[in-house]
Amino acid sequence: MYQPTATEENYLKTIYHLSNTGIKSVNTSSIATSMETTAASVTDMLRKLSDKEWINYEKYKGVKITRKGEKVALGIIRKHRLWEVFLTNILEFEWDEVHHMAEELEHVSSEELIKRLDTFLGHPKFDPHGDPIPDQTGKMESHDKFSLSSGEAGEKYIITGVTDHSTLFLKHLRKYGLLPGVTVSIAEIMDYDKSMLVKVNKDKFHLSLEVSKNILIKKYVSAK
Amino acid sequence: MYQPTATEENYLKTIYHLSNTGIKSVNTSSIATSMETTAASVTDMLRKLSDKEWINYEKYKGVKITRKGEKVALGIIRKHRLWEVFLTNILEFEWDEVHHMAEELEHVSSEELIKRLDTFLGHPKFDPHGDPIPDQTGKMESHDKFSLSSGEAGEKYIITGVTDHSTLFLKHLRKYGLLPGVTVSIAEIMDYDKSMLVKVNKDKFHLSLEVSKNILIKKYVSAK
DNA sequence: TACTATTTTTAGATTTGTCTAAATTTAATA
DNA sequence: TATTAAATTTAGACAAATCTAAAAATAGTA
Repeated sequence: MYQPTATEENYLKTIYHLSNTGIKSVNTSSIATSMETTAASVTDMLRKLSDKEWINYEKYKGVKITRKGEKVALGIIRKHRLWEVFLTNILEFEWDEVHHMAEELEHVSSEELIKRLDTFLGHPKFDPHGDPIPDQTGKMESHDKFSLSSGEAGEKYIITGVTDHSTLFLKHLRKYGLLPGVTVSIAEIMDYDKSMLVKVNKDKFHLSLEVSKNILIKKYVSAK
Repeated sequence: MYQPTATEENYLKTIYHLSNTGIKSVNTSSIATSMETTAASVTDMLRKLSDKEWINYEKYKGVKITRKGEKVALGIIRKHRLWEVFLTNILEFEWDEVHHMAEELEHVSSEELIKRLDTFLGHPKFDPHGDPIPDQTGKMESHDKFSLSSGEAGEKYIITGVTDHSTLFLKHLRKYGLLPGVTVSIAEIMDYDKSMLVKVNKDKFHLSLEVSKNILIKKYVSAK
């Protein structure tokens, strides 16, 4: 129907993320905080998005994204994550360097371009941070991830993603080789501060609760 | 000094092209025509570009691009042409399909991205249309091209580029395999309308003056 | 319930890039 | 040279996205 502007795309992406990954309701101030703008600007934009039927919005009542809006958001998320794969796998950027560039590339409009990029990259299912890449129809894998901080001593896990996407955190993990796909065993969990001693290949190190909380894992299964 | 907006980049690119490839002086209306906008909008923008010292502009006296402005323009042209190489060589688009996508991609800001793209592509010297790609400092090859319409019967040439970049024209040439790098011999030039009979590989076809005028060539030299 | 604090919205401005219509300047020609 | 034609600039307005400050609505609490 309407063609969203880059700004509208960014709002929809944020609203989508807050609706799904966040716990609390999607209200004006949470959007403002996420987008580093003011509540007044958000209110203005919510009215526009509502007029275009990408969200349901009632004054003072918060926001719910519509199917239409979700489709727009998933399209942008798909582009963002495919470009991230391109930047790391093909141009050899580190996983903590690609977010900002992908934020620009995701607004390049051609659908055919993204279709061919997807083919060129071999139809990847996950981006470098372990986040699933929606397909053209918006579907994506969502194997139930849980946090390393909820893992048990003596158990073996595979890293599948992160919940903190900040450069600082990603850089930190890279230093220890804690990347998606890597196998980690928990050697010991300290009662005192819930920090843990983990083994990755031959290396052993200590992770604070702060860090383990933000690492996503799945159970290690030998075959497949 | 200043960071140009995408719109400012487009104006500078147009002014650069009009200054170099065109013959006539760079005036308000030629810019307006090129950019498919009004003279009034151009005047507004010229004042801005002048304030930022990317052009020298005096009311009613036309425009001259400065060294600073040229640097901005060449940066954008470099990005545009590198993305065109990516789209044709890597994503396998046809040469007549890439212009519009490159117009969007050229405004993605990261210098490091373009540096790595350049490396990934093998530091190409020309884009798919035969136009030279400036290096990081703005330098580019400029082997003196001339028009196929000025070629002589019985001579052999190599196609090096085009002067008409429209999809329609490029599609037309693609149909005949008339791409940069291809060798063409002129079998005959018709006195009546200056149309010519050319040979490409085993094929022979007839080119109107309209077409041959817009094909750039260099002399065929067996070795190298 | 009444009052205060917080959240959200409105009002009014600003910036960027655009437009149309009118005024001005330069160029062309009788 | 005077006058008309063409090109250019100015004036005033608009749309998108933003902001600050003030007003209104909702939520929290004594």
